[in-house]
Amino acid sequence: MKLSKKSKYALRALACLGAPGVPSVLSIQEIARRETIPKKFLEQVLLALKKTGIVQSSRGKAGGYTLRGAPAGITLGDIVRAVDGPFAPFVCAHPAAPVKCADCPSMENCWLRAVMTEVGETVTTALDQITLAEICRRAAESQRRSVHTLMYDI
Amino acid sequence: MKLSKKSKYALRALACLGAPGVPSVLSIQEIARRETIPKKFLEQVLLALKKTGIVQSSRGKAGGYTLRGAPAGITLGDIVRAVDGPFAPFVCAHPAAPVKCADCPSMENCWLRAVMTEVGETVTTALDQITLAEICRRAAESQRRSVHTLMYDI
DNA sequence: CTAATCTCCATTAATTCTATAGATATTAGA
DNA sequence: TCTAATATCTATAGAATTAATGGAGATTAG
Repeated sequence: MKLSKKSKYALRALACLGAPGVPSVLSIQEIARRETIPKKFLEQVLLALKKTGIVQSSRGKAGGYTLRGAPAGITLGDIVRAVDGPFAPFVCAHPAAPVKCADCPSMENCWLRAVMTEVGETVTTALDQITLAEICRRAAESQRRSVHTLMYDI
Repeated sequence: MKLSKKSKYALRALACLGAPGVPSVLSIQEIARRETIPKKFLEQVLLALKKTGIVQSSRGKAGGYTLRGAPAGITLGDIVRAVDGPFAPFVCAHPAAPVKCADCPSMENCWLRAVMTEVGETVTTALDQITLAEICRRAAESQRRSVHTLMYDI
């Protein structure tokens, strides 16, 4: 049970966009450089984040990406769902568009489906408690701590 | 974010072993037949469940698998962990044996790791609330309901 | 215009998951 | 003691998914 690299890249990119003291518009290239993410892959990630309205973009020279809303209004759940889709333990337990599993006789009266739908909801709720604001706060603090450590090292 | 077929097969097999009115020892072949699971694949699943002590086995003629403990003492978390490993969103957030991610400079002071470790714990807690006893109860009820429906259909 | 940017679609490469194969060890019962 | 039914172990093939790359537009500030 692992998250994809897309999710990881999305989180790093958004933490970057939400960091204080960083230009509010960043190009794909700039984010890729700062976070060491393959540029073309990051492009796909940001496109997915745009499609669900988490970021917005402007084209042309001096274009780039910005957060669409306040970091406090964006959750970890929103981010993961945007790039990896909703948390559905099995396809029959998909919250919006459930589909019969290939190896099950039916979707009706399926106890596995019922249990897994609840599990999906629980996990979703958990992921939706954590906001991007909180993530950015922790990222900033973590950086502060490592700079501090570095100073002692020197 | 999907569970593997191994997990699904494990759940079905265990629900089968824990069902009332079913012989308490079942061979791989018998479970595979009842649940329509590829026999050789199920073999691997049961072996994993055995390694963590969820089931026990006896060899030779008339051998097979049995639940090791009471269904109320086995959780959905135990089952999924047995076949898919622990819930670690990233390898650095592995609860027992964390490993540095290939694309991160270090594991210390990593905010992603900190956040993801907490997420892993939350999900683990959620999955550990659901017991096999509860699952078996629901499976039995679901079967009762579909038999009921069938009677009306006829 | 031009250079820097995002967008879109396709394709390749890598990894993980699913399933199968075959040889061996164990055991109840005839 | 033999036989048939069982679990165990290791390896590998096949399928599906994920990760990464490539290239041809479209847009826009200057």
